Amino acid sequence: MKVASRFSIAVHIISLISGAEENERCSSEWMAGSIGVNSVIVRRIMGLLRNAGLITTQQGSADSRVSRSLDRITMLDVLRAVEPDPNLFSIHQNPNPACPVGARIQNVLETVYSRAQVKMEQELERTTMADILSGLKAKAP
Amino acid sequence: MKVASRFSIAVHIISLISGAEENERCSSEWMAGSIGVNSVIVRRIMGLLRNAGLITTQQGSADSRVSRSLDRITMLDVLRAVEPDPNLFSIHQNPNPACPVGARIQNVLETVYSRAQVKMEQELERTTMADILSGLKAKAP
DNA sequence: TCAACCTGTAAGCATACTTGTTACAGGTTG
DNA sequence: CAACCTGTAACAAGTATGCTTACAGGTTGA
Repeated sequence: MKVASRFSIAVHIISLISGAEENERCSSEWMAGSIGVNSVIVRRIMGLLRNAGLITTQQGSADSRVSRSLDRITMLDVLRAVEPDPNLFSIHQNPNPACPVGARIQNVLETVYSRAQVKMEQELERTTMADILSGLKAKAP
Repeated sequence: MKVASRFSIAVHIISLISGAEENERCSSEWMAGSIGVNSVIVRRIMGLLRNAGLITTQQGSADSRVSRSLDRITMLDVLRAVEPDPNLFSIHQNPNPACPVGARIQNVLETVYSRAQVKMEQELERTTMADILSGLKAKAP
């Protein structure tokens, strides 16, 4: 069970873009150096964040910006930007409808899974990129 | 992002074992028919549940039992039985320690991820296999 | 005792997802 | 125009998942 590390990388990218000084330029190559991955990975994930409207980029120029204030970008926004599948839990596809259990298990599981996932998402929604940035600063006295 | 369907299959297996009448035998073949997967898959997952102490089995005989009362088997127990990796979220492994963000992002993310995962686990812990069984019956009037 | 049935498990395979890498078209800037 | 940048395709490699066949060995009832 794994949420792919591109979620973490996406948070890292936004932190770098928003934490950079006004004159500092963040090329994908430079960010790749901070993150520890290939620059293509960075550009791919930036594409996802751009499609989700969280950042703006400019082709040909290392000039990325965050689209709105950090306290209005939640961790859930970032997760949904990089994760195509909204469902955390998988349910087997072919239970036997002729069996009393098989006929109803999907429904029962959906209910339980949905409750659990919502709890997690609520927590991610409470945490914003502004919290992340202040966390990064707090740990650097 | 996916929790493997063996979690759902495990819940299905326990439902079948505990829902069966006293004289009914649940062979892995028969359960496979209700679940809609190969019997080897069923036996493999039963092995995980057995290792976790949730069920007992007897080699050579279709005689599986649940080890304790259903209201003391939580969905979290089942998840942990079938899922080896306890961490839901992945963090990139090589952030640059020379970068202020790279040096601290792992710590910050761990904190946030842990909070979110705990919320989900608490919800799974509140739901027991007894709830699942009564859910299965409730939807069958 | 033996035939039928069962479990436990190894091994091989196909598929899908993730990540890394090279390559290149084309925009930007001094 | 040269240097630098983004956006994206294409391919490779590693890993997880699930399917299937095969088989060793336990169980049970006639």
